[in-house]
Amino acid sequence: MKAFQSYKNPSLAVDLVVFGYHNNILSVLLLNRKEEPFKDTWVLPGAFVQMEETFLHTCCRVLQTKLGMDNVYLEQLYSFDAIERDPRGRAVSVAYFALVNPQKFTVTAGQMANDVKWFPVKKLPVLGFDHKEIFKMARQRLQSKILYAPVSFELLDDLFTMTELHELYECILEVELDRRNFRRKILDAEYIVNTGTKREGLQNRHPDLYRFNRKLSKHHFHLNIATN
Amino acid sequence: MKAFQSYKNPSLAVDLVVFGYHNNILSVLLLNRKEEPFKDTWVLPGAFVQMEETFLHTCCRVLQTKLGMDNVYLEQLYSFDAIERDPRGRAVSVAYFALVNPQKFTVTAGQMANDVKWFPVKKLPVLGFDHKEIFKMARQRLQSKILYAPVSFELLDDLFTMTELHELYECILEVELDRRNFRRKILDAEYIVNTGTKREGLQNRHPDLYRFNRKLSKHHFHLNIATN
DNA sequence: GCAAAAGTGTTACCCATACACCCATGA
DNA sequence: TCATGGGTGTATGGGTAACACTTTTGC
Repeated sequence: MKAFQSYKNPSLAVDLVVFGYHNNILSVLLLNRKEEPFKDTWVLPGAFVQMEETFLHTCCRVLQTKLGMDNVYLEQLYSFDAIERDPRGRAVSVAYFALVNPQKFTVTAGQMANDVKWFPVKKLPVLGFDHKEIFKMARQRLQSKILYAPVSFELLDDLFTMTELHELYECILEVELDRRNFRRKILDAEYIVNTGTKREGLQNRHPDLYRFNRKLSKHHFHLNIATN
Repeated sequence: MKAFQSYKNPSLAVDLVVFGYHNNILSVLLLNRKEEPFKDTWVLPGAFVQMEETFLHTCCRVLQTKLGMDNVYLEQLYSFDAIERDPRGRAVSVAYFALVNPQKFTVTAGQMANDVKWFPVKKLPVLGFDHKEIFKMARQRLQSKILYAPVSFELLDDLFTMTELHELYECILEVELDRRNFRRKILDAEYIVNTGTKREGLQNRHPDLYRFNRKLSKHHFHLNIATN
């Protein structure tokens, strides 16, 4: 057995679709490029995969050094391979999506970028490379994933009200959901736990605070959402 | 803007999980390796991605040259990146799965392999590399995909009976499904079309022959299968 | 007390399930 | 005419959607 020759291989990069949610708005984190190609254009954060690191490691490197984030939910999305997707040469990109609570981090532009900013998914600028396509797929994946897997809490504070969770689902799915039926479904699924405490300081009745049920029974949870 | 330097990049390969179905048995196509590493061991068919080709192109190359197949259903599965997955050095693999009607092709071992064979998914040999892991994920993906997308017909002849389709679903999902309820669901979904012809030459009543509905209405089809 | 939001309960209906029954064919 | 598999129909019940009502808070 011989080791691999120094065959030429496509460049291998990781690109991240980082979702954040705040004030009833779903946003994505974008970088403004400092260099060609796509100078001064917004793109998804990313980096080349080093010889000795896994994709997840590359993701964390990007999150830490470029965005100052750590300990976020990450999931592989898809690998993009169009021949001409990068004008510098053949480059394959493995896309990941991340779910973040933007409250927990303050993003600042690293050396490589002019700027880093949250953009509401409804008001995206033109994106460089094929990043629009990557974003679209990530958005779809999030919409379906939230129906059968407990990922939504990654976007919220540790404690949250039923209304906040409800609004999050409506925002991501882009549909109206009956408040009371939503509540029952979520509770029946043992998705979340009532902490007994209440959120104070607001007008009106103080809502119960919930926390996600870490030891969620594995029995296939599926939110049977009516798309009205 | 400068082109990519000759940085060293991980090797990039495509591996294929080719599913075939016949006689109520779901099988996977495996190669027996002629060389180290994993000499004389069964593995998934695959190839390295050339600089100027897309993943799909690599897939087709493998299917044609190594297996003598063309025009099969292909879908990207996942990218595998464990550092030590290939003893020859760092190699990333983009896995695809394929759905094939084995009746349509006769597989013969190419130059690179000792042998090529269909293995029932219930009787798999030990697999080289991390191919067991890849296979498992493909199997799961097929199980879920068949519930919400019209892919099952890729495994059948153009014309088929309701019973044949029914048995296919039971085989893939590994559950028993009520014959009559299955029929109604499939028909309500306008999933298939009755051709008006019947399969003859059998004992008993001659069953209707169906064909898949190519112009399947896009309205989100979902087979609500009871897992009893 | 009023408005607004949050918590709880109820009804009606749809649809999936679990069946029974009839039909066609070969032996 | 009998056994076997294939086609068609139906009743029941569980669960979802669409509701109304009560409770709590700030002003």
